Amino acid sequence: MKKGDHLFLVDGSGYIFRAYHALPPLTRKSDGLPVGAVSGFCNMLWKLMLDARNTDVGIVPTHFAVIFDYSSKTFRNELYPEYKANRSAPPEDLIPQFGLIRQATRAFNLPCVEMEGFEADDLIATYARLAREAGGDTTVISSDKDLMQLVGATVGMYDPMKDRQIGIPEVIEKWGVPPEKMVDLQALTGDSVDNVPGVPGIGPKTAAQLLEQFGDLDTLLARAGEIKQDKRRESIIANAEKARISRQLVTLKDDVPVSEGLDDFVLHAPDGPKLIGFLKTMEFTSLTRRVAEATGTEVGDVQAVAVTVERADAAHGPDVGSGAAIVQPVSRSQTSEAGETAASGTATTKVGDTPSLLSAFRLERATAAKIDTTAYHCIRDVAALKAWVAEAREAGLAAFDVRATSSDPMQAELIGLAIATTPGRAAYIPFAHKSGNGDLLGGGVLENQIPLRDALALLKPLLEDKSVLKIAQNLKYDLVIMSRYGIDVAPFDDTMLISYVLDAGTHHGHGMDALAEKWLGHTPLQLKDVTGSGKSSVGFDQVDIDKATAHAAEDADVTLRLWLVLKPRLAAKGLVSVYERLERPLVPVLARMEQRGISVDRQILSRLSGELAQGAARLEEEIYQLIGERINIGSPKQLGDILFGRMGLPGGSKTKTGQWSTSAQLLEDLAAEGHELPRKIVDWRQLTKLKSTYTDALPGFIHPDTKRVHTSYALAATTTGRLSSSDPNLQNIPVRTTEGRKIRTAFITDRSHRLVSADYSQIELRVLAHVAEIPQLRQAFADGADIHAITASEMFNVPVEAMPSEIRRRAKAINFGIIYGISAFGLANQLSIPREEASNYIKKYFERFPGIRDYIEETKAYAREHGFVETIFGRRIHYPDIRSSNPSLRAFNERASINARLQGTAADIIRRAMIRMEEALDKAGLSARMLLQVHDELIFETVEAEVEATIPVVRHVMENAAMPAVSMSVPLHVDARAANNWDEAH
DNA sequence: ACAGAAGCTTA
DNA sequence: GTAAGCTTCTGTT
Repeated sequence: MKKGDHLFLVDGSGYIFRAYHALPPLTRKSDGLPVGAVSGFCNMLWKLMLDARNTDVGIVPTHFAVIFDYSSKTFRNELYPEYKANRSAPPEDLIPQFGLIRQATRAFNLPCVEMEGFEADDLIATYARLAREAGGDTTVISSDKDLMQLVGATVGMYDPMKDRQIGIPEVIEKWGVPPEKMVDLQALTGDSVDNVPGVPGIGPKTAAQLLEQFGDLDTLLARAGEIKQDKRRESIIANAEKARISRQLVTLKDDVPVSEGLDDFVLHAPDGPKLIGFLKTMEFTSLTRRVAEATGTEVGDVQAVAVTVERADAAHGPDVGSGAAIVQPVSRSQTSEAGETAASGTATTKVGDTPSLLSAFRLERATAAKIDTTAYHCIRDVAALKAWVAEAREAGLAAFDVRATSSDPMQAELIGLAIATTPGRAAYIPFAHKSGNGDLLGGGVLENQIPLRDALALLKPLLEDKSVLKIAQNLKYDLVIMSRYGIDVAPFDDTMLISYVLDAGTHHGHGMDALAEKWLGHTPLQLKDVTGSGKSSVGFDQVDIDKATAHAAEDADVTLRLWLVLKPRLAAKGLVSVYERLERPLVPVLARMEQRGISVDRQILSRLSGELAQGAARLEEEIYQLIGERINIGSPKQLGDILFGRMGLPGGSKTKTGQWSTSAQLLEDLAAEGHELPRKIVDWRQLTKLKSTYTDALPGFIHPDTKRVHTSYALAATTTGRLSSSDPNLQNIPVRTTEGRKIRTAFITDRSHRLVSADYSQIELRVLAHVAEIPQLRQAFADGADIHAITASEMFNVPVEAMPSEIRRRAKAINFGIIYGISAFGLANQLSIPREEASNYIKKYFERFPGIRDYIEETKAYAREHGFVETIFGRRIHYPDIRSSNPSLRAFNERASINARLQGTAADIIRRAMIRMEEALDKAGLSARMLLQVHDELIFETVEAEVEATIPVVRHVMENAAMPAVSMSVPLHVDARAANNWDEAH
């Protein structure tokens, strides 16, 4: 086993009991043999190994073993004879299943592991330790709390019955303590099932609270006298010894002298005939069919096999029955050839015997069937649609792709929908295609389409079915449209977001074309290929239905294949929780924010536009007077030629294309030297910028029906994890100048409502203080002090009380510079000082805050070694050029990687807040709704009467957003206020 | 009709 | 010095 490998350890004994009790209907084979637990077990193994109906575990393991208890007597009985003493014998109909489950394990080509004197849990602990030491990761397939003590950075758990991952946050959520304190918690609470005594009167809540207070069990027992509650104190003092014994009983032994090593657990591909032989015997028909399909085995070619059924009295002893050989299945055509290898070699697909090939299994499935755009189906009648819906249900998943009249989901009308169930099998359902050769009135709706309402009535139950996973590329678009048609799509996966989590920062994008090219080596049909381009282009609803089918169904097919390839990679790279906690849940939240929109006052903008036009016209005349001719002031080329060419102003510099630079900074400098013209040009630019980008453009975005402005948020556009906003961009509405701020007064509510703006104060600097562990900064934030003044005071030995504003300004620039991955060149530019001086500032800063230099060096070294950096929540951002031999490209990547950890962590924090916000407001009975996000600010709309109640809820969610995943050493602080427009609320 | 550069807006 | 998106101009297709 090596780094990157992933070991699955199935708690076989735990599973048997749980499945037996959890699966209510008593499943029996036709001869009366009870097989409910065996059936559940086989389905679980198959899913875990490679079924396309992926589970939440989402991991492709490289090593796999099933662990069993050997007998009920273990070393713990010597420690405490009563241990597990009150266990009753297993139920009658469960007993034969113990052996069957071991045989099932072997039929899956998986190792069965058990050892006398040890429980399965001890073996699991031992193998998890061995895997960790080898650099690999482990997932324990169990939901037993006794195993939760193993959870850590490289060890996770997965509950196969609830399809849920259990990591550090889940343990904390459930038990109130981190995994490493689980033994102490169990020592206090005891366990009535296993007869672990514990301390009477102490349950999980009290135990967690005590451990929080005292830190650990030993400290608690030593200082038990300090406990205020009389009964509790006395009970703990009286039962201290029981607690110590309990701890020994619940502590798993991770150094069992195991006979098999991890290398014996290398996962082998399933042997189709062998497995099918067993499944057929068990009469698990639907699993048999699935396995046959996946392994390319003909079910008819395989004979059922004999199985050994244990006597009831053997259940407690060593599992003799499982040792008996299973009669090997032999394919009919191969009867003359004895032996497993020969028989299976011809009947299975070419799935090899190495772990990497198992990962390749998915890739192979995704690429095996050639993409043939002429092979797709077109669904034109209700019967066909019903059949496809049933097929998707049976598959448990479907990729889909919506076709609509606009790329803006708030304006788009549905035209059709494509669906794919397995690679190469996809269909398009046209609802609203029109004849392309229509007259001025437009073509009529074509015949032979299922009417929109009927089609949606059939699709809605599927799209909302909890047991069918819907897969899409850029799902938010489809979600907004479907929501407008009354359909709430769930559950879902988004291939674009999976790619973003896997590969943010790499040189390939996350759009369908880029992904199809990279992973499938395929270029899908382009929209232009079917609609035409330019003046002769037509709407998708006028595209010939055959062409539309080829295009839309191909997209669904490609999406499904991408999902098959990408989803397992998430787990292989330990990124499942980033995807599931930071990305996927935000999609519906953003969809709702976009749908709500924000009210913008057309009249205010119109009045402002007039004022700006007047101001600009006046300046224009004055500028013409000064330069003596009527050039296009908006043309930097013409302007540069006049200013530095004809008029000969000093200090001209050139841009990289050889043009004169006319940047604001340069013009400001000239203005400061007393030149009249540059000032007027700067002012003119400001006015025309405000006019064209904001006052003139925004009214065009007011939706005709809702009368509100609906921005679009991109989840996968930035490298760092920030969102971006477009059409219109509401994340760059002016705020710095008084003129610009007037734009914000046009973002309004009606009289009975208010806008609430809540923003994080200095979040990135706080993240820096936390991750770089800077004592002075932590203290300053804890005290609520002026962080820039503190920095200045440390650097220049000036007391904070008498801080000159210029000194503070420089310290502030340095603080920001650190976040941006400081350089002397950049700081010098920012402060308009010589580079030498900037360089000295940085040197001095690092002397005062050596932890920050360490942090920067560590980040660079990490990025160079791994090619990526991570936020504190595990988001990965790649810097493929960090090792470039081009020094400036390399330096740029270094600065970006330093910034990415901070900006990305801040972005993760506000994402977490947004994901939790709706529920928190609901629970508080508040009607406030999130409208906008501007990186460190959230804007809400609420009824006036609820403003006072809303602000504390919002603040609480935002300030605690890092918890419980990360407990920050620096408090987060949120400022919030309410008003009737965005300017006053901010 | 589109793409890139320059410039300006935000966090 | 980080991260974005939009408008205008300009040159090319």
